[in-house]
Amino acid sequence: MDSTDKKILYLLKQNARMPLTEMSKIIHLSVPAVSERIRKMEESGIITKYEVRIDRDKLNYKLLAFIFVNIETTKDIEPFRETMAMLPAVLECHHLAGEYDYLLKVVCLDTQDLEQFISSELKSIHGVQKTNTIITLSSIKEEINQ
Amino acid sequence: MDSTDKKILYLLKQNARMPLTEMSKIIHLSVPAVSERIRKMEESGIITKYEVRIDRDKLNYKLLAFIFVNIETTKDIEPFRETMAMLPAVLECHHLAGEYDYLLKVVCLDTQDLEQFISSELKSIHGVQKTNTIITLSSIKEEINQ
DNA sequence: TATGAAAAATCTAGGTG
DNA sequence: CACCTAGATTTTTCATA
Repeated sequence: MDSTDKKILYLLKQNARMPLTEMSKIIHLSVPAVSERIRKMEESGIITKYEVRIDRDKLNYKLLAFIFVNIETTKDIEPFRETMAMLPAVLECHHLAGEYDYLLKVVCLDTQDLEQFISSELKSIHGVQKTNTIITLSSIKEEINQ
Repeated sequence: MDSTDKKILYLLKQNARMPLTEMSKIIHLSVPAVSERIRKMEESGIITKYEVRIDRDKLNYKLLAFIFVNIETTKDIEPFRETMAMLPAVLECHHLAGEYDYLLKVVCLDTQDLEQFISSELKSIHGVQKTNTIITLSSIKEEINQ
């Protein structure tokens, strides 16, 4: 990972579908050289995925919330994690140090949909004890990488 | 946005660099038809960006933390937001309803780096009052879309 | 890492239901 | 309007130096 690799990553962060020919011109390196550097970063696991970002608002998912969750016993943890991985409304699920066990980042259509999610989906999972929901008013920044 | 568009989005979510020819075979539609549908989703703003996901661990950013922040007065808000947008360690910054004003998602090298961030970067911003930091032990899931 | 030929992917035009 | 086919153009891959 030298400075040229960093430049390539920077370009891919801006537009993962940028053609190699275009990157090649910006980086001042031949197309096969750029291609080989990308291949190596994929192979070494530095680049894990190419993703598309979709406007949630346009698809009517107007509500973003963070939910803290406590799990009763250790045997309830694995089923909980599996359910979180499965639920499409759950964008993120982090295991925490501190008062709460997990933090979820959840998208919903509206408050009604969120209520439904918390009571029907989340609280119905065995072992889910206390939850604490925080509503997001707006997002100043939302990136996946530095 | 019909079911075909949803299938295309699903494929792009898995791999934003998937060639149109490959998508065309899976969707059972000609290449120009797939291309046109993608163009329209870009134009209408449903697709906002193509991004690359980088393994933070591989670049030694081993620590992920969530930081709640309170801002003293309304006139301090705008400079705070601008700083958040600028700082590369801050991946996300959400304006919240409730006890705290903002929630940050922050990546750091280690606890020392985090301490440095909180004391030198965050608390040095005018108006930043109370902060509450929660360390992530592990992440079960981290998606940008449903 | 660069070059250039071959292969693959994309774009464009013109046409159909 | 969404789709197709076919030819032109661009991009990517691969072999070689």
